[in-house]
Amino acid sequence: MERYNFKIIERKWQSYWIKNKSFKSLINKNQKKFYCLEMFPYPSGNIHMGHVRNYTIGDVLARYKKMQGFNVLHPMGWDSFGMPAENAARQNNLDPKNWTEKNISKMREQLKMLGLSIDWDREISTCSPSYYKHQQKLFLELYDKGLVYRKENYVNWDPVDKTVLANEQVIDGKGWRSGALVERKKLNQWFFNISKFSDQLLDGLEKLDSWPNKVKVMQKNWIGKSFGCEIPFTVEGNKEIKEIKCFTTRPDTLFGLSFLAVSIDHPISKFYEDDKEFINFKKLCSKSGTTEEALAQAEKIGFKTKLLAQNPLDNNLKVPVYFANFVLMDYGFGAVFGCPAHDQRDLDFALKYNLKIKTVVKPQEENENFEVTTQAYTGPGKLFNSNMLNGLNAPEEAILKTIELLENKKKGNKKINFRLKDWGVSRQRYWGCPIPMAYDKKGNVIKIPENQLPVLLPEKINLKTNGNPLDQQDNWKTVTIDGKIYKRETDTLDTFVDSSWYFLRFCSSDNENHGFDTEEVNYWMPVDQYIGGIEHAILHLLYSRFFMQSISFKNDNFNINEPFSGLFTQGMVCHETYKDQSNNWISPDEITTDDNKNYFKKDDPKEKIIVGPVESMSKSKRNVIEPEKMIEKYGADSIRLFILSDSPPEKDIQWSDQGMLASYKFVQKLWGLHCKIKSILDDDKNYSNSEAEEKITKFTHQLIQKITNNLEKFNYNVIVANLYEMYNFFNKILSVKMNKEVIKENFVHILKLISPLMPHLAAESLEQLKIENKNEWPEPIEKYLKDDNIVMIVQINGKKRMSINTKVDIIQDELITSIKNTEYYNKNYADKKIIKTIFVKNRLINLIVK
RNA sequence: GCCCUCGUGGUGAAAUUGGUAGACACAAAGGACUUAAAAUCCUUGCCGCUUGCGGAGUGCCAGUUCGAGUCUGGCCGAGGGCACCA
Repeated sequence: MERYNFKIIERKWQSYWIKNKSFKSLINKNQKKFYCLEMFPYPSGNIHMGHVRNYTIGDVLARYKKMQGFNVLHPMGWDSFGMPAENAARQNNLDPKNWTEKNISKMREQLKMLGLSIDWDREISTCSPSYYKHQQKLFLELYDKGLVYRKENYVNWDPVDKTVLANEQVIDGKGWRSGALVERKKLNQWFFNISKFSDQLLDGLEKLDSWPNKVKVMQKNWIGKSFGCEIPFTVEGNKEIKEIKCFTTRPDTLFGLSFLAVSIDHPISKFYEDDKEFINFKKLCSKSGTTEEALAQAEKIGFKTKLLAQNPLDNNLKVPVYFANFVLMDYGFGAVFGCPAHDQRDLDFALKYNLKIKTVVKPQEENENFEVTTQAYTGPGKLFNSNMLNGLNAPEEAILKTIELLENKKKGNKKINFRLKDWGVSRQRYWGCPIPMAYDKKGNVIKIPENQLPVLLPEKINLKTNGNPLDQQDNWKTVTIDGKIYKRETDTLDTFVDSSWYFLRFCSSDNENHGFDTEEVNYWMPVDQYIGGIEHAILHLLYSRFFMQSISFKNDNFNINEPFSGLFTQGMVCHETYKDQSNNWISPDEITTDDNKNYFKKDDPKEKIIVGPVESMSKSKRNVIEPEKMIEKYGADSIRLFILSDSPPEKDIQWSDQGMLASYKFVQKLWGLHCKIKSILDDDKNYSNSEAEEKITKFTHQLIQKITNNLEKFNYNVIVANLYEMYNFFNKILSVKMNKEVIKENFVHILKLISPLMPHLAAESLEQLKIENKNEWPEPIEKYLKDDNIVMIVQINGKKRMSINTKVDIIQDELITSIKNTEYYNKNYADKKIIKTIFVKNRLINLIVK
């Protein structure tokens, strides 16, 4: 048997596909399209196993859909702006552009080694002016629509990366990339008005049937819609402060009012700017706001003002007003009314400052002596101690009635609030898309005119300075518009902007005049299947959805509201972690094992290795397997097969050397099967064996059906198992001599089933068998899907007692007769009476006997 | 604290959606071939009695059903998301 030489064969087919532009896709309105997209990579240097998994899953789908006759768009590009380039450049005194381009060409070659069915003609790179010039135009378009604005705002300042972070980029009070504690800083920033579309973004989720529920729930929570009421509280104690507006979801508990609490950034704070005690209090708050400990403990502290707020439903009820650290300025109005009895947070505060606790909601079964002391009651019940509200059912009925009452008295309004905040997109960074804006001497904003776009990044600049490098480029900063001199905006756009519309660019990637061609976009969009990591569940996916909303806004030619009709989130690739005795991470390459499965350092066999938990592959933990090395050792088809086997694609997969080897061996075995069949076909003799021929045909068609179903459901790991079964079956039955044409016909089907997973081997085998490859997905033939004989399960009183091999579609009476003829039945149940029969056709029979 | 998801052999996992639990693979043990090793192939897989069969069995406890890994309720455990959101 000839050994499968993947090195030669894989290279041969890869260059064949490239040369023949086998995966080039052109708009064709007579053909159904399928847009298959995997999240594009950041060009960090080398592809990693996560990419292999992501792109293999996508490639299987793209190839399958193409074989099914779809016009498949399957492009690839580079998310190539961002801080790693800038950091690497800073550290090694390089140019970010060169660094990025080098990485791209390296990774492009590595991706090509995987044999992906990519239309490389559509390749894009977000750091290229030919991409970001369109992004600048888009920015101005959104600006004209009023969806972009500038405001001074507290920002999350990352002191290590020296940049502003979006709320989503702050994790546990730390920068998502640097891990540094985030500080509060006031800066002028550009914002996208994403919150304008809160409702659409929320409602749109309902229609995304092919999205994982998990992602939809996460986005829903992130948008955070809540229904309630705004109440302006009349305030006395300072002539200049007439009222303080609060938002509440529980207006029904208004008679439990005990205090008002406002944020330290609330507009009324300006009246306390000179108050030393208030200044100290503010300091205390900002301290506790940034330390991790305080975030966890979250002790509630307040600063009492001399103001008194009036209960709008009872003018005689007056309560103190506090500044409090737990009130956020950027939610609602930055002010809340405290009802300690029915809100745990308010209760904690009331207990600390000895404030009144008045219970106004009691559970249905309690009487009017019910009283809250240390545990707030937030459940349903009846209102009491509440004057005209007494007897109402809390929460729903009471809330609606109270709002009605307040509206009638003009003391409040129904209000819906969202947690979603506008997206701050300014970054004080060099390696990003320049914001196409400028300022005159007074600081007034002016757009860079379209004929002066793109605003190119200056090249060859010094990055070894603190702060924003662009701010120090005096030449670059100065711009002449209509003969007048302006200063450019020196901030660049958050890189999440780059990835919010790249899928549109792919539809017409070479269009120089427009970011996307409307006709092309209307044909290809939406993306039918988007595939990527769960880590983008909120940020990238929500921003992309916002972009579609904002492009559609006031635009009759574009009404794609959802970019991705299908979403699949694949799991991570994991590996065991290793440490040496001095607690240093050790790479799997540096380890050997002895007979007792103990691990040792390769270059110091005395040093025992401590095996740690299985974690997702990361450079920092050094538990990384390099895809390129694996491809060189085992070939692309083997690594594709392994990455699909073992675990369902949505779950994490654990890298295993044995598993990788097993996949490699299976590829070799398949080739062995090919060789065996080729030699049968090349033989002059032919045979006939109708039983075996029928068997092989039935098996094949049933397999077509199974694999097709499993492809539709992303059960790729099961497909691998199906193929193992196929090999076992074929290998066995081929020892029987039968008609050559039957073998050939069925094996061609098999090769087509294999080709989305192992495209090189399938292509080579088809060629060697001299099959004209029409690249069509096989259709199962109905008559072969049924077996003549079937195993019926016989249960007696609900327990499996035997199985009977019988003809298919046997009817109940016939089956019972043959059961009664069995030795087993006569031995054990001859004297029993059948009182009930449950018969499931072609599956089982359950006899209830007495 | 709130929300979501998941608990099946030594391991990764299958299970036509309520109908043979453990397909397929990894690992292990035993065997075959071999001078030997590698490779390859076969067998075994929890508890009983010798094969065959019987029994228990899908985190735990109940329920619905002729029949539950699958449905319902409660509990336990793991993972993930959000976190002073008023």
